[in-house]
Amino acid sequence: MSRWANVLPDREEVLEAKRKAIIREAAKVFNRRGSHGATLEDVSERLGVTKAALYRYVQSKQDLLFACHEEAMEIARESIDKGEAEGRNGLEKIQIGMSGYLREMIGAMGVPVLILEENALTGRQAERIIALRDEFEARMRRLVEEGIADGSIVPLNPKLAMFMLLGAVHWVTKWYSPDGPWTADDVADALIEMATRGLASRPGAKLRARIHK
Amino acid sequence: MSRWANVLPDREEVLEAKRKAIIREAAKVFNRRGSHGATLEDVSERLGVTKAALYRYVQSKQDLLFACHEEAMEIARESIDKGEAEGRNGLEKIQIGMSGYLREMIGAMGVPVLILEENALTGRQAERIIALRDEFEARMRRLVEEGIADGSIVPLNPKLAMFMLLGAVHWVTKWYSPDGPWTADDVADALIEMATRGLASRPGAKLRARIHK
DNA sequence: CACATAAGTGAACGCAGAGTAGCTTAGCCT
DNA sequence: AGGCTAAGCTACTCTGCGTTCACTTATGTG
Repeated sequence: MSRWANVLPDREEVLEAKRKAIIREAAKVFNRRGSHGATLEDVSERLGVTKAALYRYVQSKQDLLFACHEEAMEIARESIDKGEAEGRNGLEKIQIGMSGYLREMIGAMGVPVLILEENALTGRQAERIIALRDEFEARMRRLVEEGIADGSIVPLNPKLAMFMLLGAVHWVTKWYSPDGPWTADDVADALIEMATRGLASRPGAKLRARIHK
Repeated sequence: MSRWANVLPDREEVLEAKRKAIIREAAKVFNRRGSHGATLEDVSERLGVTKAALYRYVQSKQDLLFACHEEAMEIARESIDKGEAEGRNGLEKIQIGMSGYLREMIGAMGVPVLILEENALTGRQAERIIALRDEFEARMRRLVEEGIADGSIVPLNPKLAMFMLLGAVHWVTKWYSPDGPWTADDVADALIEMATRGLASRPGAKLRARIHK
């Protein structure tokens, strides 16, 4: 039945691995060119196949875009889970959550942040992604409120704080290159430290992340 | 020669006003849908004309996109000019510059921030916009350095700080709606106060902007 | 080895949307 | 009023790209 003690990759696994690879490259292309500007040929080229080959793994371009967004939201959810589990107050939860999110997003294996364009997704798919995003934003906002309540964050508008942090984080895909001098970890630590310092009730007198020297 | 004491709009003026209106609406559409996802019909519809009519005022979609970016960079330049002129130290210059920028961008008459997608512009036009953007970013970075030197900003990586601020500001177009409860002024003040607090060497114990209550 | 099935290719097809051409209407001047 | 030009519209053309189809090449099995 099973040969080589099952060390050989299974059909299913190979298929899933390829699908993952497609999603990862597609996300990069969608990010750089926008969802309409990106062509399936851009994606297939990066993978060394023709665009027709992609259709063995995805149903349509829409489907692919949706999968990218789902993946991104999944990472967001896991990150905020981690933050909630490990942080000792609202501020720490946010810091842990956001820096994990950022690291995953721009790190070697990760999926870059996707900016959702209006009408890029439609119908059920749009609803689903927007629901996930809203849930994520609501959880972030609640962490800010928690931080204000426990005294780790100064009184401020939670929604605005949440948007400020998300902006700082999502913008990273516009300038970050893994080929540059900074690692994903460096950037995640330094950026989150700086951005959350604006919220902290007792902001440190110095910044400690490596990039700030 | 001149009738009605020149209160009647001149041909040239009308033409220019229409062109401005096109640019303003186009910028909104480009922002929401992405530069490839935006159609000229979207733009013309908002102006109550057909897309063919647009071609009396712009040469091509590319041309229009370029004009939008030029306009945005012009506002950026003016804002930073103002910040440099009026601020008393690095931090203040940044605060004044950025909040002016944001106000102009999202305010009633302004052009929303444009996110430059790779390959949306090409050749000379791309070069020009990228050069303007680089110049703007360099000036911002220098203000951060100035702030560190004059003691208003804690020692940190100036480039990263600049990117953080730009992210927070540019992201605003993704969530701000003029129909919501907040005015452009409200948002500009509150957001910039919060974001720059992360850089300040002596961050205020409270946030004063109206939105933070 | 022969065969079955999966994986991938190159060449179409079709459609949305940029851009154009020629006609119609509106505004202004004498 | 008549005529001139600007402004706009309707109805096209044309191109790029998503998607499909018929075919070829690889992979694994009895």
